[in-house]
Amino acid sequence: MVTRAESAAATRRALLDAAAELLDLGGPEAVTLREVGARAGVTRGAPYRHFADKDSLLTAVAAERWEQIAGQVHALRIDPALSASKKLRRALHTLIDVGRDQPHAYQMLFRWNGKRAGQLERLHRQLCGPEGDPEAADRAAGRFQDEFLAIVAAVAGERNAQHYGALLLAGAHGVAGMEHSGHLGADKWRTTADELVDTLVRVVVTAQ
Amino acid sequence: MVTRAESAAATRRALLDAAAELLDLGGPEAVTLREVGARAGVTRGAPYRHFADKDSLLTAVAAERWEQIAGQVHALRIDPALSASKKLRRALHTLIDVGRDQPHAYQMLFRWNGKRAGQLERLHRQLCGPEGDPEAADRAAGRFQDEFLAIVAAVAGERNAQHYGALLLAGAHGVAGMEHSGHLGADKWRTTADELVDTLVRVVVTAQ
DNA sequence: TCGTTGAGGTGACAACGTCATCTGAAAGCC
DNA sequence: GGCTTTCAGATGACGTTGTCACCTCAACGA
Repeated sequence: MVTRAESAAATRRALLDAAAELLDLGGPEAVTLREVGARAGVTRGAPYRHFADKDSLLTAVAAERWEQIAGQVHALRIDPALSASKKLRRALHTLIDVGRDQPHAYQMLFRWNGKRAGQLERLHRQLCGPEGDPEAADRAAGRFQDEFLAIVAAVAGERNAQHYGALLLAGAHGVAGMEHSGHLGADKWRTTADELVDTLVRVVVTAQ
Repeated sequence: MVTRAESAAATRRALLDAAAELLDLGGPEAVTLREVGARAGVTRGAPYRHFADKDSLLTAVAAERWEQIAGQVHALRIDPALSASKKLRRALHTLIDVGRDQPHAYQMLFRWNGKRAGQLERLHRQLCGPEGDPEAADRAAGRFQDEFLAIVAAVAGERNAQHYGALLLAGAHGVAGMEHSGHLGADKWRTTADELVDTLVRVVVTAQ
Protein backbone atom coordinates (compact mmCIF):
# COMPACT_ATOMS: atom_id res chain seq x y z
CA MET A 1 0.00 0.00 0.00
CA VAL A 2 2.48 2.61 1.15
CA THR A 3 5.72 2.33 -0.74
CA ARG A 4 8.91 3.36 0.95
CA ALA A 5 9.26 6.43 -1.24
CA GLU A 6 5.76 7.58 -0.33
CA SER A 7 6.43 7.13 3.35
CA ALA A 8 9.68 9.05 3.14
CA ALA A 9 8.05 11.87 1.20
CA ALA A 10 5.27 12.09 3.77
CA THR A 11 7.79 12.27 6.59
CA ARG A 12 9.74 14.98 4.80
CA ARG A 13 6.54 16.95 4.32
CA ALA A 14 5.63 16.55 7.99
CA LEU A 15 9.10 17.67 9.01
CA LEU A 16 8.87 20.81 6.89
CA ASP A 17 5.40 21.63 8.22
CA ALA A 18 6.45 21.10 11.82
CA ALA A 19 9.55 23.23 11.35
CA ALA A 20 7.55 26.01 9.72
CA GLU A 21 5.01 25.97 12.54
CA LEU A 22 7.66 26.09 15.25
CA LEU A 23 9.48 28.84 13.35
CA ASP A 24 6.38 31.01 13.31
CA LEU A 25 5.70 30.32 16.97
CA GLY A 26 9.06 31.04 18.53
CA GLY A 27 11.72 31.78 15.95
CA PRO A 28 14.71 29.71 14.89
CA GLU A 29 15.66 29.00 18.50
CA ALA A 30 12.33 27.27 19.01
CA VAL A 31 12.91 24.98 16.04
CA THR A 32 14.38 22.02 17.86
CA LEU A 33 15.15 18.90 15.88
CA ARG A 34 13.69 16.91 18.74
CA GLU A 35 10.43 18.84 18.74
CA VAL A 36 10.27 18.86 14.95
CA GLY A 37 10.69 15.11 14.94
CA ALA A 38 8.09 14.65 17.67
CA ARG A 39 5.51 16.71 15.78
CA ALA A 40 6.26 14.76 12.62
CA GLY A 41 5.82 11.49 14.45
CA VAL A 42 9.48 10.47 14.31
CA THR A 43 12.45 10.78 16.64
CA ARG A 44 15.23 13.31 16.84
CA GLY A 45 17.63 11.56 14.47
CA ALA A 46 15.18 11.07 11.64
CA PRO A 47 15.50 14.56 10.11
CA TYR A 48 19.11 13.76 9.24
CA ARG A 49 17.80 11.31 6.63
CA HIS A 50 16.18 14.24 4.80
CA PHE A 51 18.31 17.28 5.67
CA ALA A 52 22.02 17.66 6.22
CA ASP A 53 21.55 19.62 9.44
CA LYS A 54 19.23 22.04 11.20
CA ASP A 55 20.35 24.87 8.98
CA SER A 56 19.41 22.98 5.84
CA LEU A 57 15.98 22.32 7.27
CA LEU A 58 15.41 26.01 7.96
CA THR A 59 16.72 26.87 4.51
CA ALA A 60 14.25 24.44 2.97
CA VAL A 61 11.43 26.10 4.92
CA ALA A 62 12.59 29.48 3.63
CA ALA A 63 12.66 28.12 0.08
CA GLU A 64 9.03 27.05 0.32
CA ARG A 65 8.10 30.44 1.72
CA TRP A 66 9.85 32.11 -1.21
CA GLU A 67 7.97 29.84 -3.62
CA GLN A 68 4.70 30.84 -2.01
CA ILE A 69 5.50 34.54 -2.21
CA ALA A 70 6.62 34.17 -5.80
CA GLY A 71 3.28 32.54 -6.58
CA GLN A 72 1.37 35.41 -5.00
CA VAL A 73 3.32 38.02 -6.94
CA HIS A 74 2.90 36.01 -10.14
CA ALA A 75 -0.88 35.96 -9.65
CA LEU A 76 -0.66 39.69 -9.09
CA ARG A 77 1.34 40.27 -12.25
CA ILE A 78 -1.06 38.46 -14.58
CA ASP A 79 -4.14 40.04 -13.04
CA PRO A 80 -5.68 42.13 -15.85
CA ALA A 81 -7.87 44.08 -13.43
CA LEU A 82 -4.95 45.88 -11.83
CA SER A 83 -2.99 48.84 -13.08
CA ALA A 84 0.77 48.57 -13.30
CA SER A 85 1.43 50.87 -10.37
CA LYS A 86 -1.21 49.11 -8.34
CA LYS A 87 0.56 45.81 -8.98
CA LEU A 88 3.80 47.34 -7.80
CA ARG A 89 2.29 48.60 -4.57
CA ARG A 90 0.58 45.28 -3.94
CA ALA A 91 3.78 43.34 -4.57
CA LEU A 92 5.69 45.38 -2.01
CA HIS A 93 2.87 45.15 0.49
CA THR A 94 3.04 41.37 0.08
CA LEU A 95 6.50 41.49 1.59
CA ILE A 96 5.38 43.86 4.33
CA ASP A 97 2.55 41.51 5.22
CA VAL A 98 4.84 38.52 5.53
CA GLY A 99 7.14 40.51 7.77
CA ARG A 100 4.14 41.45 9.86
CA ASP A 101 2.35 38.10 10.06
CA GLN A 102 5.33 35.73 10.15
CA PRO A 103 8.26 37.84 11.29
CA HIS A 104 10.53 34.91 12.05
CA ALA A 105 9.96 33.31 8.67
CA TYR A 106 10.57 36.69 7.08
CA GLN A 107 13.98 36.91 8.69
CA MET A 108 14.81 33.50 7.24
CA LEU A 109 14.06 34.83 3.77
CA PHE A 110 16.73 37.51 3.94
CA ARG A 111 19.33 35.54 5.80
CA TRP A 112 22.88 35.05 4.74
CA ASN A 113 22.76 31.64 3.10
CA GLY A 114 26.11 30.33 4.41
CA LYS A 115 27.06 27.10 2.72
CA ARG A 116 27.28 28.74 -0.64
CA ALA A 117 30.79 30.05 -0.53
CA GLY A 118 32.56 26.80 -1.26
CA GLN A 119 32.24 25.66 -4.84
CA LEU A 120 34.08 22.55 -3.76
CA GLU A 121 31.49 21.83 -1.12
CA ARG A 122 28.72 22.21 -3.69
CA LEU A 123 30.36 19.57 -5.85
CA HIS A 124 30.78 17.25 -2.91
CA ARG A 125 27.13 17.69 -1.95
CA GLN A 126 26.09 17.04 -5.52
CA LEU A 127 27.99 13.79 -5.65
CA CYS A 128 27.49 12.13 -2.30
CA GLY A 129 25.09 14.35 -0.36
CA PRO A 130 21.55 13.20 0.42
CA GLU A 131 20.56 15.04 -2.73
CA GLY A 132 18.33 18.02 -2.43
CA ASP A 133 18.56 21.71 -1.72
CA PRO A 134 21.96 23.30 -2.09
CA GLU A 135 20.54 26.45 -3.64
CA ALA A 136 16.81 25.78 -3.67
CA ALA A 137 16.20 28.88 -1.57
CA ASP A 138 18.24 30.97 -3.99
CA ARG A 139 16.28 29.69 -6.97
CA ALA A 140 12.96 30.31 -5.24
CA ALA A 141 14.02 33.83 -4.28
CA GLY A 142 15.12 34.31 -7.88
CA ARG A 143 11.66 33.38 -9.09
CA PHE A 144 10.17 36.06 -6.89
CA GLN A 145 12.72 38.56 -8.11
CA ASP A 146 11.89 37.76 -11.72
CA GLU A 147 8.20 38.31 -11.18
CA PHE A 148 8.87 41.51 -9.28
CA LEU A 149 11.27 42.75 -11.92
CA ALA A 150 8.62 42.27 -14.61
CA ILE A 151 6.17 44.36 -12.60
CA VAL A 152 8.72 47.12 -12.11
CA ALA A 153 9.56 47.11 -15.80
CA ALA A 154 5.92 47.75 -16.62
CA VAL A 155 6.02 50.90 -14.50
CA ALA A 156 9.54 52.29 -14.75
CA GLY A 157 10.39 51.00 -18.19
CA GLU A 158 12.73 48.22 -19.22
CA ARG A 159 15.77 50.44 -19.14
CA ASN A 160 16.02 51.25 -15.43
CA ALA A 161 13.91 48.39 -14.14
CA GLN A 162 16.83 46.65 -12.45
CA HIS A 163 18.17 49.69 -10.65
CA TYR A 164 14.80 50.98 -9.51
CA GLY A 165 13.58 47.46 -8.82
CA ALA A 166 16.44 46.88 -6.43
CA LEU A 167 15.74 50.24 -4.80
CA LEU A 168 12.04 49.49 -4.34
CA LEU A 169 12.71 46.00 -3.04
CA ALA A 170 15.39 47.19 -0.64
CA GLY A 171 13.13 50.00 0.52
CA ALA A 172 10.25 47.68 1.31
CA HIS A 173 12.64 45.26 2.95
CA GLY A 174 14.02 48.00 5.15
CA VAL A 175 10.56 49.17 6.11
CA ALA A 176 9.58 45.63 7.07
CA GLY A 177 12.76 45.19 9.05
CA MET A 178 12.41 48.45 10.96
CA GLU A 179 8.80 47.72 11.74
CA HIS A 180 9.75 44.30 13.03
CA SER A 181 12.61 45.57 15.16
CA GLY A 182 10.50 48.31 16.68
CA HIS A 183 12.61 51.12 15.21
CA LEU A 184 9.59 52.57 13.45
CA GLY A 185 7.94 53.84 16.62
CA ALA A 186 4.98 56.05 15.77
CA ASP A 187 5.97 58.63 18.37
CA LYS A 188 9.32 59.19 16.74
CA TRP A 189 8.69 59.12 13.02
CA ARG A 190 4.98 59.89 12.93
CA THR A 191 4.37 57.55 10.02
CA THR A 192 3.52 53.91 9.30
CA ALA A 193 5.02 51.16 7.24
CA ASP A 194 2.18 51.30 4.74
CA GLU A 195 2.54 55.04 4.25
CA LEU A 196 6.26 54.63 3.74
CA VAL A 197 5.84 52.00 1.05
CA ASP A 198 3.29 54.12 -0.78
CA THR A 199 5.56 57.15 -0.58
CA LEU A 200 8.46 55.05 -1.81
CA VAL A 201 6.54 53.96 -4.90
CA ARG A 202 5.29 57.47 -5.58
CA VAL A 203 8.73 59.01 -5.21
CA VAL A 204 10.43 56.47 -7.46
CA VAL A 205 7.73 56.58 -10.10
CA THR A 206 7.71 60.37 -10.32
CA ALA A 207 11.49 60.41 -10.52
CA GLN A 208 11.51 58.32 -13.69
CA MET B 1 44.75 50.76 45.19
CA VAL B 2 42.04 49.09 43.18
CA THR B 3 38.71 49.60 44.80
CA ARG B 4 36.00 47.04 44.31
CA ALA B 5 33.99 49.35 42.09
CA GLU B 6 37.01 49.95 39.85
CA SER B 7 37.68 46.26 39.52
CA ALA B 8 34.07 45.52 38.69
CA ALA B 9 33.96 48.29 36.11
CA ALA B 10 37.13 46.99 34.50
CA THR B 11 35.68 43.49 34.33
CA ARG B 12 32.48 44.79 32.79
CA ARG B 13 34.50 46.68 30.21
CA ALA B 14 36.54 43.58 29.39
CA LEU B 15 33.36 41.51 29.07
CA LEU B 16 31.85 44.00 26.64
CA ASP B 17 35.04 44.16 24.58
CA ALA B 18 35.36 40.38 24.44
CA ALA B 19 31.72 39.96 23.46
CA ALA B 20 32.03 42.59 20.73
CA GLU B 21 35.14 40.93 19.36
CA LEU B 22 33.56 37.48 19.29
CA LEU B 23 30.42 38.93 17.74
CA ASP B 24 32.39 40.43 14.89
CA LEU B 25 34.32 37.21 14.40
CA GLY B 26 31.56 34.64 14.29
CA GLY B 27 28.17 36.15 15.00
CA PRO B 28 25.94 35.74 18.03
CA GLU B 29 26.40 31.96 18.04
CA ALA B 30 30.13 32.44 18.56
CA VAL B 31 29.56 34.62 21.61
CA THR B 32 29.63 31.98 24.34
CA LEU B 33 29.65 33.14 27.92
CA ARG B 34 32.52 30.77 28.62
CA GLU B 35 34.72 32.25 25.88
CA VAL B 36 33.71 35.79 26.79
CA GLY B 37 34.66 35.13 30.39
CA ALA B 38 37.93 33.52 29.39
CA ARG B 39 38.92 36.49 27.23
CA ALA B 40 37.99 38.85 30.05
CA GLY B 41 40.08 36.87 32.51
CA VAL B 42 37.15 35.50 34.52
CA THR B 43 35.09 32.33 34.45
CA ARG B 44 31.78 31.48 32.86
CA GLY B 45 29.58 32.53 35.76
CA ALA B 46 31.09 35.97 36.26
CA PRO B 47 29.14 37.73 33.49
CA TYR B 48 25.95 37.11 35.43
CA ARG B 49 27.15 39.65 38.00
CA HIS B 50 27.01 42.33 35.28
CA PHE B 51 24.33 41.18 32.85
CA ALA B 52 21.07 39.36 33.40
CA ASP B 53 21.78 36.84 30.66
CA LYS B 54 23.52 36.41 27.33
CA ASP B 55 20.87 38.44 25.57
CA SER B 56 21.41 41.42 27.86
CA LEU B 57 25.12 41.26 27.15
CA LEU B 58 24.54 41.35 23.39
CA THR B 59 22.04 44.17 23.83
CA ALA B 60 24.64 46.15 25.79
CA VAL B 61 27.13 45.62 22.96
CA ALA B 62 24.54 46.85 20.50
CA ALA B 63 23.90 49.91 22.68
CA GLU B 64 27.57 50.86 22.58
CA ARG B 65 27.63 50.41 18.81
CA TRP B 66 24.63 52.69 18.51
CA GLU B 67 26.39 55.28 20.69
CA GLN B 68 29.42 55.11 18.43
CA ILE B 69 27.33 55.53 15.28
CA ALA B 70 25.43 58.40 16.84
CA GLY B 71 28.74 60.08 17.59
CA GLN B 72 29.89 59.71 14.00
CA VAL B 73 26.66 61.17 12.65
CA HIS B 74 26.82 63.98 15.19
CA ALA B 75 30.33 64.88 14.02
CA LEU B 76 28.98 64.83 10.50
CA ARG B 77 26.06 67.11 11.33
CA ILE B 78 28.17 69.85 12.92
CA ASP B 79 30.79 69.78 10.18
CA PRO B 80 30.62 73.20 8.52
CA ALA B 81 32.55 72.01 5.48
CA LEU B 82 29.79 69.76 4.23
CA SER B 83 26.63 70.64 2.38
CA ALA B 84 23.31 69.46 3.77
CA SER B 85 22.76 66.84 1.09
CA LYS B 86 26.34 65.66 1.45
CA LYS B 87 25.76 65.16 5.16
CA LEU B 88 22.68 63.11 4.38
CA ARG B 89 24.51 60.84 1.97
CA ARG B 90 27.40 60.41 4.38
CA ALA B 91 25.06 59.56 7.25
CA LEU B 92 23.37 56.81 5.27
CA HIS B 93 26.68 55.48 4.03
CA THR B 94 27.77 55.27 7.68
CA LEU B 95 25.09 52.64 8.17
CA ILE B 96 26.04 50.84 4.97
CA ASP B 97 29.65 50.73 6.09
CA VAL B 98 28.77 49.19 9.45
CA GLY B 99 26.67 46.57 7.70
CA ARG B 100 29.61 45.85 5.43
CA ASP B 101 32.46 45.86 7.96
CA GLN B 102 30.68 44.38 11.00
CA PRO B 103 27.66 42.55 9.59
CA HIS B 104 26.92 40.61 12.76
CA ALA B 105 27.00 43.70 14.93
CA TYR B 106 24.78 45.44 12.38
CA GLN B 107 22.16 42.74 12.74
CA MET B 108 22.22 43.29 16.49
CA LEU B 109 21.40 46.95 15.95
CA PHE B 110 18.12 46.21 14.19
CA ARG B 111 17.06 43.27 16.27
CA TRP B 112 13.74 42.91 18.02
CA ASN B 113 14.58 43.95 21.56
CA GLY B 114 12.46 41.35 23.36
CA LYS B 115 12.24 42.07 27.07
CA ARG B 116 10.48 45.33 26.44
CA ALA B 117 6.90 44.15 26.16
CA GLY B 118 6.23 43.80 29.85
CA GLN B 119 5.82 47.07 31.66
CA LEU B 120 5.63 45.01 34.82
CA GLU B 121 8.98 43.44 34.12
CA ARG B 122 10.52 46.84 33.56
CA LEU B 123 9.35 47.93 37.00
CA HIS B 124 10.70 44.77 38.57
CA ARG B 125 14.06 45.26 36.85
CA GLN B 126 14.11 48.86 38.03
CA LEU B 127 13.56 47.85 41.64
CA CYS B 128 15.60 44.73 42.22
CA GLY B 129 17.47 44.02 39.00
CA PRO B 130 21.27 44.27 38.82
CA GLU B 131 20.70 47.83 37.64
CA GLY B 132 21.76 48.76 34.19
CA ASP B 133 20.41 48.50 30.71
CA PRO B 134 16.72 47.92 30.34
CA GLU B 135 16.40 50.28 27.40
CA ALA B 136 19.94 51.54 26.97
CA ALA B 137 20.00 50.26 23.39
CA ASP B 138 16.76 52.07 22.65
CA ARG B 139 18.08 55.32 24.05
CA ALA B 140 21.31 55.01 22.09
CA ALA B 141 19.42 54.26 18.89
CA GLY B 142 17.22 57.25 19.67
CA ARG B 143 20.27 59.48 19.88
CA PHE B 144 21.29 58.37 16.40
CA GLN B 145 17.78 58.93 15.13
CA ASP B 146 17.74 62.46 16.55
CA GLU B 147 21.00 63.35 14.84
CA PHE B 148 19.82 61.83 11.59
CA LEU B 149 16.48 63.60 11.83
CA ALA B 150 18.21 66.94 12.18
CA ILE B 151 20.24 66.26 9.03
CA VAL B 152 17.14 65.29 7.11
CA ALA B 153 15.31 68.39 8.30
CA ALA B 154 18.09 70.56 6.86
CA VAL B 155 17.48 69.01 3.44
CA ALA B 156 13.80 68.16 3.22
CA GLY B 157 12.49 70.84 5.54
CA GLU B 158 11.13 70.55 9.05
CA ARG B 159 7.66 69.72 7.86
CA ASN B 160 8.22 66.32 6.23
CA ALA B 161 11.48 65.47 7.93
CA GLN B 162 10.00 62.62 9.95
CA HIS B 163 8.25 60.92 7.08
CA TYR B 164 11.12 61.26 4.63
CA GLY B 165 13.65 60.56 7.34
CA ALA B 166 12.02 57.24 8.09
CA LEU B 167 11.92 56.46 4.38
CA LEU B 168 15.59 57.26 3.90
CA LEU B 169 16.62 55.33 6.97
CA ALA B 170 14.53 52.31 6.04
CA GLY B 171 15.86 52.45 2.50
CA ALA B 172 19.47 52.43 3.61
CA HIS B 173 18.69 49.71 6.13
CA GLY B 174 17.12 47.58 3.42
CA VAL B 175 20.05 48.09 1.09
CA ALA B 176 22.46 47.07 3.84
CA GLY B 177 20.37 44.03 4.65
CA MET B 178 20.05 42.86 1.07
CA GLU B 179 23.75 43.31 0.49
CA HIS B 180 24.51 41.32 3.60
CA SER B 181 22.13 38.49 2.70
CA GLY B 182 23.46 38.25 -0.84
CA HIS B 183 20.16 39.25 -2.43
CA LEU B 184 21.81 42.15 -4.20
CA GLY B 185 23.73 40.01 -6.65
CA ALA B 186 25.33 42.15 -9.32
CA ASP B 187 24.27 39.74 -12.07
CA LYS B 188 20.62 40.14 -11.20
CA TRP B 189 20.13 43.79 -10.38
CA ARG B 190 23.12 45.31 -12.11
CA THR B 191 23.68 47.88 -9.40
CA THR B 192 25.52 48.35 -6.13
CA ALA B 193 24.57 49.31 -2.60
CA ASP B 194 26.33 52.64 -2.92
CA GLU B 195 24.54 53.52 -6.15
CA LEU B 196 21.23 52.60 -4.58
CA VAL B 197 21.76 54.86 -1.57
CA ASP B 198 22.74 57.75 -3.81
CA THR B 199 19.70 57.20 -5.99
CA LEU B 200 17.52 57.00 -2.91
CA VAL B 201 18.72 60.38 -1.67
CA ARG B 202 18.37 61.96 -5.10
CA VAL B 203 14.89 60.61 -5.62
CA VAL B 204 13.63 61.70 -2.21
CA VAL B 205 15.23 65.13 -2.42
CA THR B 206 13.84 65.88 -5.87
CA ALA B 207 10.39 64.72 -4.79
CA GLN B 208 10.26 67.34 -2.04
C1' DT C 1 37.62 45.35 64.78
C1' DC C 2 33.71 42.96 63.14
C1' DG C 3 29.80 41.95 60.58
C1' DT C 4 28.09 42.99 55.81
C1' DT C 5 28.28 43.04 50.99
C1' DG C 6 29.01 41.64 46.57
C1' DA C 7 32.33 40.03 42.78
C1' DG C 8 33.88 35.95 41.30
C1' DG C 9 34.72 30.61 41.32
C1' DT C 10 32.73 25.97 41.10
C1' DG C 11 29.68 22.06 40.53
C1' DA C 12 25.64 20.65 38.51
C1' DC C 13 21.67 20.36 35.44
C1' DA C 14 18.78 20.19 31.37
C1' DA C 15 18.60 20.97 26.57
C1' DC C 16 20.64 21.11 22.33
C1' DG C 17 23.00 19.50 17.62
C1' DT C 18 25.27 15.76 15.89
C1' DC C 19 27.19 11.23 15.01
C1' DA C 20 27.92 5.95 15.12
C1' DT C 21 25.52 2.11 15.35
C1' DC C 22 21.65 -0.89 15.20
C1' DT C 23 17.02 -2.65 13.41
C1' DG C 24 13.57 -3.99 10.48
C1' DA C 25 10.89 -3.72 6.51
C1' DA C 26 10.54 -2.55 1.60
C1' DA C 27 12.90 -3.31 -2.87
C1' DG C 28 15.36 -5.65 -6.26
C1' DC C 29 17.05 -10.05 -8.15
C1' DC C 30 17.41 -15.07 -9.09
C1' DG D 1 9.24 -17.82 -2.99
C1' DG D 2 13.79 -17.16 -1.01
C1' DC D 3 17.79 -14.38 -0.82
C1' DT D 4 20.48 -10.20 -0.44
C1' DT D 5 20.64 -5.28 -0.54
C1' DT D 6 19.14 -0.78 0.75
C1' DC D 7 17.66 2.70 3.53
C1' DA D 8 14.20 5.22 6.77
C1' DG D 9 14.06 5.38 11.29
C1' DA D 10 15.34 4.30 16.43
C1' DT D 11 18.65 4.54 19.96
C1' DG D 12 22.63 5.56 22.80
C1' DA D 13 26.22 8.58 23.44
C1' DC D 14 29.22 12.77 23.35
C1' DG D 15 30.52 17.53 23.62
C1' DT D 16 28.82 22.18 24.14
C1' DT D 17 25.87 25.55 25.70
C1' DG D 18 22.99 28.82 29.03
C1' DT D 19 21.75 29.02 33.59
C1' DC D 20 21.37 28.41 38.51
C1' DA D 21 22.54 27.33 43.52
C1' DC D 22 26.06 27.42 46.46
C1' DC D 23 30.57 28.63 48.15
C1' DT D 24 34.66 31.79 48.99
C1' DC D 25 36.92 35.73 50.34
C1' DA D 26 38.52 40.45 50.06
C1' DA D 27 36.78 45.23 50.21
C1' DC D 28 33.79 48.07 52.78
C1' DG D 29 30.94 50.75 56.46
C1' DA D 30 30.30 51.36 61.30
